[in-house]
Amino acid sequence: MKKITIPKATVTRLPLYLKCLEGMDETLATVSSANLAEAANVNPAKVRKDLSFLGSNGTRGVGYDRMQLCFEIRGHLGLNIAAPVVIIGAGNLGSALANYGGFAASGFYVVGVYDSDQSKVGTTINGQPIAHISSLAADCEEHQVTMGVITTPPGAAQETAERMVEAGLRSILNFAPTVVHVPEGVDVRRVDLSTELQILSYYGHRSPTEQAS
Amino acid sequence: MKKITIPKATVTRLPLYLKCLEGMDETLATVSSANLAEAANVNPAKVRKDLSFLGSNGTRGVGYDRMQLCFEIRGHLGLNIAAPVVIIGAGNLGSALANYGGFAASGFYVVGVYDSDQSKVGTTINGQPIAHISSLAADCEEHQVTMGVITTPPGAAQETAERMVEAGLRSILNFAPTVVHVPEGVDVRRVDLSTELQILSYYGHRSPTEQAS
DNA sequence: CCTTGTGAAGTGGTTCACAGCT
DNA sequence: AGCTGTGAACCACTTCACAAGG
Repeated sequence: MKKITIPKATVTRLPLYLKCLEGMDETLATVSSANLAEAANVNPAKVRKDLSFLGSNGTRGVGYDRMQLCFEIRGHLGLNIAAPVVIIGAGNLGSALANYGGFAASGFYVVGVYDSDQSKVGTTINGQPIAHISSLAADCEEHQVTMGVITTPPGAAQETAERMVEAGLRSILNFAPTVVHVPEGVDVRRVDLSTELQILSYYGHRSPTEQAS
Repeated sequence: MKKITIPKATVTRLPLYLKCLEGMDETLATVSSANLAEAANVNPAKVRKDLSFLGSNGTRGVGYDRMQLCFEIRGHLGLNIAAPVVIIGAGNLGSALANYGGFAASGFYVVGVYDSDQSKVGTTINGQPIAHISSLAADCEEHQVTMGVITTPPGAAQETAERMVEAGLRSILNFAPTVVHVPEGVDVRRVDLSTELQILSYYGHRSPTEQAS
């Protein structure tokens, strides 16, 4: 395996490129950096630099093969075989995510939805049965799960994260509006509605437009 | 007013600091950059640099006044008076957000939830009545709304964004898994579950740990 | 003595501009 | 002729290290 390391900033854009490529006209065989740049709202030079980290495979004078590029990006992101994911917290947001149709399309499948509330256990969300949090570890081991999503109330997030780490998860997506602390080697990404609104608020309160993003 | 411009990277961390400060023991009068850095999982020097852009108000040898700092951050983010927000798309995610209790606490209130599906109009989500998208413009004008959230299916996102822009919104938070294009001067932030999972996937597939975040 | 505030150095990312292929 | 791939310049952010102040 060619040991190139892809810069963080590029990694965060690869899913974006992938989505744009997938969203293009099926009949389009090739895309230029300019096309993709427009679709993704970024600078064309950036697109080329980014793609060059995947081990360049464009054709000069022509562009990139759309399908092949999708394949390459998926490969680098590790999406070529669908990865199992668990969701902890069967509240509104957890339910919304469990119902989210895009999992399969984006390379994931939901192994289970967990909650600590016994009264929810046994009920289903869109066919997904809700399991008690106590069965998390066993399920994760059985299905070789490494990724999980926290959709609990903020007060339960830290404890949940710890259970997840114990269950062997290495990658956590935290939707709870709080910061969780995890040991070295575990990777957490935080997604928070109010944080995002607050950032928008900052730019909204300044005269148009000191661009955000 | 002292016309300092706060770097983007700092702006994205201010809500984080704010949340950490609010989450601390009520009795704590002062915080040091080291305290806050630990809570927020960042480098202490970064905290100090960031806070210095707010017009430094720490006390050497002591730290920052917790309440005052919260106040300062809120001020810079424009959160001192609650801002009205609209949600477009009354599906699972839209409902989850409409139910989200943190709006008030973080400086926002929901003016309305909108959908294009007539059969949903008139029903309520957690007390919030769902209105038809056609009343968006009038409501936004009436309540002086400048911020909106897209929680429609991806196919409807672009059209929705255009309606929002027409209705006078300048700041859009897009939860639909697609890229929307808007005119100059309108600010869009994208939040996408599968994008986040894909980024985690990348780091998960590499030996521990080329840290992400 | 402790903790802030900040120049200065270091790091990483972006953008330009053009050489190199096809 | 057109578009990629990339060195090099540029810019932004991070981190260090220490002087300044309570």
